[in-house]
Amino acid sequence: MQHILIKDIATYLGQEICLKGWVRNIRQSGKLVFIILRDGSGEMQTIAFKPDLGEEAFETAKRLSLESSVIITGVPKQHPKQEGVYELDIKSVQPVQIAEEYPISKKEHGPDFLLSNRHLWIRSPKQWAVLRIRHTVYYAICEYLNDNDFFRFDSPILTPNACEGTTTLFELDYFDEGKAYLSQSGQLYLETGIMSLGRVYDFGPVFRAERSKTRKHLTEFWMMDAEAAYVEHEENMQIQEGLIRHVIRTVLTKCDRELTILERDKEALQAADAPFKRMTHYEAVEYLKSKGSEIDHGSDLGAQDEVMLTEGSPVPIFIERWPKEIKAFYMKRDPENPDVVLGDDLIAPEGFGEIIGGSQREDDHDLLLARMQAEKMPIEDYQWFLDLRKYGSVPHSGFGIGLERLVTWMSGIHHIRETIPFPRMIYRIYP
RNA sequence: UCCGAAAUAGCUCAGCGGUAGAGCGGGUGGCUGUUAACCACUAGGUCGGGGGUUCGAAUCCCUCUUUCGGAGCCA
Repeated sequence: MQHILIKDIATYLGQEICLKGWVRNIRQSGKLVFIILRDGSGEMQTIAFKPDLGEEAFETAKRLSLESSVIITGVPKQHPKQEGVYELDIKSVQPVQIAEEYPISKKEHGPDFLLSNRHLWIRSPKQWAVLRIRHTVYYAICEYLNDNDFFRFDSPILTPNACEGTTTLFELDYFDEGKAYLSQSGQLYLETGIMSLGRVYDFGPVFRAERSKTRKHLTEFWMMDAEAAYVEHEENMQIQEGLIRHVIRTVLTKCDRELTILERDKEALQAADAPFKRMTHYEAVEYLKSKGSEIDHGSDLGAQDEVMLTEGSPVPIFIERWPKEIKAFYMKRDPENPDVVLGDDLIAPEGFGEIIGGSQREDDHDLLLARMQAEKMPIEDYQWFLDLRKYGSVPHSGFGIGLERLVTWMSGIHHIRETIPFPRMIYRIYP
């Protein structure tokens, strides 16, 4: 008997086939048992009818519990009541394992319970949909970069020093070499890669020991960092915009069903695939003050400010040219205004907040060194980084995308913890 | 780290000083078209831990623990 996936069921109507999966739900009605089977690719209703199956096989079907694994053979057909929906008349039922009482019921649950049962929760329809969108976003990002001459250049996860400050690093002992840290960004290493390959990116887990406790933060999350030689501020933003718009289009095309399951507003996503808005940090602050925000010109945007800025804007907004005091040491100063740096943050619409941070990098050795000394960084640890400005330095730019933030926006879900299989947060590391 | 809320059946919650409750889930039975199916019956509890007030505490007070929501920081 041919084993097929539920997603391909429409091409096998009228033929006897075999499905292998798990019982999503089971309902009985006298001589009928309705088994909703899911197999990873999708789900469908299968029907056991006592007179067709016989006493023994029918009893086997009745005994299936939620999430029991089962192999079912039968003949798929059009659903008698619902156009375009298929169901399967069962010929045989072979339980693989009868599940114990499944803890996740069909009714509502609280977040604590669901997170403690994350290993089971991922089977639920919405979690299934979000994880498939995550896969598609990941795929779309790599696809765009590969098509635009970026090479994958994996940066190390174990690092001897900090990229931006040391207070938020997870620390560990590294044999006889002293302390090592889990990387919070591969950016500095990527800057070495462009001098060899021209354009590079990495994509992997990064770690921040921030005691953040919001719906936008994880202590372990996946970041894509891209870096390109001879790319300056303006082109850097064009690449970011092209990438995000490619992700939106790919998700809309490939994840229509997932978006439906999540009740995502697809029109809002579609509307974001248009030229992005741009504001300088100065303009943004002026605008926010006119709306009543307490923000001043020397400050970063608060969560409320981000929401206020994007209210009424269908497209993401670049905030560029930030005060140098509140941005990282490696950002290049604006030649037209030495008080600001050529950095850009991209704020997603619909209140989803910041999804990209990028900048043109400082390529002058002496300016970079002065900035590092001003921040009292241990210069000897960063000699390799300063070397890049001695041996053929070039203007270059890059940016980082938080995968989970982007997936949160694409999925339209409330909390970032649902966008990664096993979220790591300040008060949660199980399972 | 700061501010706020919560903890009662496997789960979601009600009860707020006088015998521990409901819905869902589980079990048993019924039903030929169910869609978080329905109907009947049934099992299931140290009311988060510790201390106090009271004739009497799930309920009031103190304390600890855990979790949730938000802020800051960031992606």
